[in-house]
Amino acid sequence: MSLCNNANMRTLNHPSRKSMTLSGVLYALSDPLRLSIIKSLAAQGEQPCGAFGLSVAKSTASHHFRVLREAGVIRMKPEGTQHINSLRREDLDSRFPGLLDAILQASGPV
Amino acid sequence: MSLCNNANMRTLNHPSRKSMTLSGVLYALSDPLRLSIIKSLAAQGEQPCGAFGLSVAKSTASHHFRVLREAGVIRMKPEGTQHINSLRREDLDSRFPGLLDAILQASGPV
DNA sequence: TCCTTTGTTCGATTATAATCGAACTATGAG
DNA sequence: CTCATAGTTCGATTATAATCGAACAAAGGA
Repeated sequence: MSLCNNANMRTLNHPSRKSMTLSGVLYALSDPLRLSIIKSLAAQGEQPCGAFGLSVAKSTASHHFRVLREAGVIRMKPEGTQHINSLRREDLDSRFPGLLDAILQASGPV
Repeated sequence: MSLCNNANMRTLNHPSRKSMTLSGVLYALSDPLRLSIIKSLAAQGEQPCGAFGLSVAKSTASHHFRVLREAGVIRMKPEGTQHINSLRREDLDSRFPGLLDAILQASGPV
């Protein structure tokens, strides 16, 4: 029972601009590992999950990418066998002006 | 044993500017109730804990004020029987320029 | 001195989140 | 088709955090 639940991987659920919440974004970025991911994305541009050199299990990394995606911070685009991640800069800037820049600046150099 | 542990209430531990962390601040502000507290402080200026009309138990409210204080977001000053809370605006602006303003703006009108 | 007000601390409970390994899925290469 | 790659999902475990009531503490008023 319940293989294949409805909100499954097939459709990679990204929130719309409007349904992003400030609390959700702040929470997503309050984790040092997730913050390091978005710093890297901001500095190097889009990258697949494997390119971050995260020192946690694959399943843990997958969890963190999901938190970022579901908060609206990143976009994940399937490309061949991998998922390309990118910052949702315009959406974030439009919904929460100045927030991403302030956080990136506060997070220091990569 | 262990009444009166050392980091006790007597000295209301506020982190120095330098020992504030971005993750800590983001985490503290990622909770809707705590966000509402700092919105109110930003809008009305300093206020005692009781003035926020929080709909949680006293002990829970006390917990949230502590999280904000220990992250460096607010200052708590004993004054008679109450504690006056204020935003640590200058410290935040100096350590994380633009962050507080971006968050307050994003959090909408009070 | 006793009482009220304001908030803290303690201990327990419940709820969320992080983490991992194992099994799985999808894609593309050989 | 078979295999390797890249990542997801599941289930379990552990760690953090939120919440409450009860007991406590400090300050000040009656």
